[in-house]
Amino acid sequence: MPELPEVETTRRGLSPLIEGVRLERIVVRDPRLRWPVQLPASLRDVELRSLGRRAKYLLFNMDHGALIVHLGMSGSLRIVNQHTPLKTHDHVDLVFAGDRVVRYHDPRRFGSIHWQANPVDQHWLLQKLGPEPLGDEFDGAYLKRLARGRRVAVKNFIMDAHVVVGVGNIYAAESLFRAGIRPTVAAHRVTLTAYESLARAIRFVLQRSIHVGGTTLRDFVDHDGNPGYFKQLLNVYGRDGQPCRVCGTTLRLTRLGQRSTVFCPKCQRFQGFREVNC
DNA sequence: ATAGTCACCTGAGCGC
DNA sequence: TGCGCTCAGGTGACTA
Repeated sequence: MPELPEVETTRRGLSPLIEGVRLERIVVRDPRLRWPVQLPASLRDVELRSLGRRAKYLLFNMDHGALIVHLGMSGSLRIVNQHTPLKTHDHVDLVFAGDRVVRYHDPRRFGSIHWQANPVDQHWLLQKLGPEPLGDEFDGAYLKRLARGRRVAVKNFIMDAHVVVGVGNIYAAESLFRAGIRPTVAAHRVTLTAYESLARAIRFVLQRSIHVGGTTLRDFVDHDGNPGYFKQLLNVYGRDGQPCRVCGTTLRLTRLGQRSTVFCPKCQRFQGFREVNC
C-alpha cells in the first residue's frame, strides 16, 4: 500500500489531528518490526511539533528529536481511541492527549519505528537518501548527470533511493509509460530530453496520485488507502495482457530486479520519442 | 563503485 | 476444505 503518495496522504490526514498535541506515551505490543522497536523510556509527555515526511518516512517531530516511522509494504496508521478493539497486527500505539491514538498496523512487519535525537537527518536511514522528486533539485538534467556510466535498467535506476526517493514499483512503471521510455533500457543510454520528460512524468504521476488519495481519504481516520480512484488511473501496473489505453497494443510483463514490470511495447519504444498523453 | 540476489514476514489467490 | 505454490506497494545487506 504505501508508496510516497500514500505516505503523504497519511501525513496530511494525521497532522491536523495531532500537531501541537501532547504525546503521552507509546505502547509497543510487538517490537518485532524490520528492526526491533527500541524507544527511550523518557519519550513520554512531549508535544508533537509537526508531522513531516522524508522519502517514505514519516517524521513525528518533537523538540528534542523525532520518531521516524516507515510503513514498509503493508503498514498503515490510523486514528482511533483507547477503546477501539485491537486488530491482529496492531503493533504499536502512539497515545496522544485527548484520547487520540495513532495506531500502527503492519501485517508483514517490514516497516520500522526509530527514535532519533536532533539533528534528525543524521539518522543512518536518512543519510544517504537522494532528493525528493517533488523538490527543486530534481529534474531531467539531474537524472542525466547521475546516469553517467550506469548500466542498470532505467526502471531500477529511478527506484534507487540514492538517485531519487519515493518512486516505488507502481509509480516507476507508470512514469516510464507516461514518458514513453522502455523500462529495460540502460540508464546511461536515456537521452537528456527523455530524462526531462521522465522527471516531469514522475512529478505528475506522484502529484496526481496525492491529489486523488487526498480526495479519497479526505476524512482520513481510517487507514485503507487503496483508493478505487487511484486504481482507475493506472495505465500499466497490474494490466499485463490487457490493451494499452493509448494504442490498444497488448501490454507486456517482464521482470526487473525481482519486480514485475509492465509496459506497452509500442508506446514505450526506447528512450522516449514522445510523451504519452494520459 | 556497480549490479544482481537474498532476506525479512504474512496473507491472498489459484490450481489440484 | 485443505495443501502447496506464487505473488505482493520496500529496502538494507550480501556477493561477486
